[in-house]
Amino acid sequence: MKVKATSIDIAHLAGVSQATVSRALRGSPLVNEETRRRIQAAAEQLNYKLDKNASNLRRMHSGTLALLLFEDPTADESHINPFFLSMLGSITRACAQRGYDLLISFQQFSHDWHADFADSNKADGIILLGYGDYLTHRDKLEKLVAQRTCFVRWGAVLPDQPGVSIGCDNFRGGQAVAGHLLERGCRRIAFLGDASSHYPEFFGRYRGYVDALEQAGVAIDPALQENAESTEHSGYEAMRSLIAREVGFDAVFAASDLIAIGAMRALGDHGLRVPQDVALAGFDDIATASFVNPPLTTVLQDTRQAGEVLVESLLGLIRGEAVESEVLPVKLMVRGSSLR
Amino acid sequence: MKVKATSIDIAHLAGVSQATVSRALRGSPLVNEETRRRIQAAAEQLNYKLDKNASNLRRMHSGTLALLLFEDPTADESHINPFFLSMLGSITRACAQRGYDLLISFQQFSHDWHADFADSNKADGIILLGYGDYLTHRDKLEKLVAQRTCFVRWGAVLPDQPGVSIGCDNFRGGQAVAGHLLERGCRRIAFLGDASSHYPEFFGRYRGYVDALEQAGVAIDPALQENAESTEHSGYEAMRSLIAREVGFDAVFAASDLIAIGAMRALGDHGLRVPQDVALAGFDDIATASFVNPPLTTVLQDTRQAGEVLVESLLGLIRGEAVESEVLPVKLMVRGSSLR
DNA sequence: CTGAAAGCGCTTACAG
DNA sequence: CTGAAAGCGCTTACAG
Repeated sequence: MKVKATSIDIAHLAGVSQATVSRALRGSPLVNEETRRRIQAAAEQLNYKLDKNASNLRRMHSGTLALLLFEDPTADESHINPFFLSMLGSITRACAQRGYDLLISFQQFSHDWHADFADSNKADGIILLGYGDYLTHRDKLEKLVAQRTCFVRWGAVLPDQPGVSIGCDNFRGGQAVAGHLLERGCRRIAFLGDASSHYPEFFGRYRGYVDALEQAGVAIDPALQENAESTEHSGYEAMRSLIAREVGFDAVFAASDLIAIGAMRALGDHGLRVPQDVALAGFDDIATASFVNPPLTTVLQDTRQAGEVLVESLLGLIRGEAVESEVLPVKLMVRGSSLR
Repeated sequence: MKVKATSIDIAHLAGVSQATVSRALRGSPLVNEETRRRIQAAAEQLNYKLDKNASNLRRMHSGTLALLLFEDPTADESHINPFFLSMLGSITRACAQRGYDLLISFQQFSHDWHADFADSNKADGIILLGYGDYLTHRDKLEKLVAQRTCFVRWGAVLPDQPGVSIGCDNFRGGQAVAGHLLERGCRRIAFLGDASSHYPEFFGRYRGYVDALEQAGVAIDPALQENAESTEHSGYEAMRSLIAREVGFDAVFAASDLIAIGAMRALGDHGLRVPQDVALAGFDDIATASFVNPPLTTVLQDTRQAGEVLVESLLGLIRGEAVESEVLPVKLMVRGSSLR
């Protein structure tokens, strides 16, 4: 095993006290420049690294954030939504920029997850990420608030929610997609995805869609809505069952790109061409969206910005500041799948 | 801020010494059952959580593993290879099962990454994951070995490598794909992907392909190999340039699924049908592989097993055991894209 | 089976 | 600007 140098070793080598070593290496302005240089040289010579455990213990914080990534229990492990993985990337980067480490953990919504990380001082705060039935875990969020755990979640921003939420503007995104499809002359626009308060993000997109139709004077036909969760498989099945119901439609707005990609395949299997027979749009703008054939019209959620805002908000909470929930803008990406 | 209960608070409440609290909660067999129950009750009442920083400091270990996920600098951040993300998931799970936390960090191969995590006692060992030019970072691996840092890497298993590597059987995988394509009557099989010692995994697949062709008495035509890195975009471009070269081919073996998916689109754009005109196969079996049209023939790397082996090997290293590099078996998944 | 005590490697008032 | 000292919350020989 390697022998680790401690601040005492540096102190001996540099001929100063251990306290001065600590100050010098932590960048305290109290230290003489020449002394600091001597200490730095000694530290390099001995390949010294700060012991984070000791430092954190003493400072009563961890310099670490925890990310709990929730998976729908129905989805198998290889099907983690690429959108969340992209968020993971940007959160990691945002943490690194601010000198924080990121601990990650996959969780099932159904499990008894609590905030072990925060409780055991391994993390100063936690980020909650993932789709799932909002109503079933709402009480857990309330518990976190009661325990005064610092946390932010990615999700729908609703009026009476526990804690702070960061989410994209699902309503406007839904409006934009439906508005665009209406503009292209579509009148029978199906919606693929859950549309209930259990899934507030999809519901927000649905409400935007309803709003756009109403504004255009197009009647809402409940038969055009079909439940789906955010997987290709679910999108495929939902599309099949919509086709089987023979309700007639000229466009499909899928609540996520994964659903849209599954739907695209189902349409193809039934001999329906996109966009000639059916215009199609999704939501998220995952990498694959621009790569399917035809390229998928969708709504861009800026994951880079989202990661920044999540981390910045959480850090604010940790500093004891008042932090508000925030709705991030979205952007309609028009591509071939809706251009008929 | 919340007031945290310490083991001293529990000791007071339960009427024992702090040392006994520590023993009881750590499951030491030395503690009387009744005492333990009393302590446990007190701990629950005060919502006590072990302070990991203190515990780790005292025990001189961290109970944490770090995962360094390398990205090719050319790839943009949203295009993290789904295969690695799937690995990430299985590594996380394998860690959790063993009571270890996982710290993650995205890195550029080009950067000066070192093993800060391990050095600063934040992690007991590190896992290295990602494609990239092997030759350019080989010296860094050697430095890790010299420093006696515990690490394992996912990648090609080569004879003279520094440290321990876990990888799949790229050679056999390549053999299996090429063998299968030969069996379907293909004779002009193109290879899309780098085939040099800079990218040992792709190179292993290539050598397997060469071996299968030679065994079948089919001549190797260097014109049929086209460089590509593991992205859809790169696959698309490689396919286009192969088509442009007009060398004639009846099958394509892409060194990864991402490359294959890009190639599939390029073939479509040029009016070539898969599999009727060109049989196509990939490598990795990412989720999307079974979802493209036609479903992609590919080689399954068992990420669940890989994650387990990576974590188990690293833990072995940490315990000071002798750990060998390991080659994991692969499995050919025959799907529509190669059945002509 | 239990307690008193030392100590992990830092940070930070306190004193000079 | 620097040092001596206390203490963060645990774990673990040592003694009984």
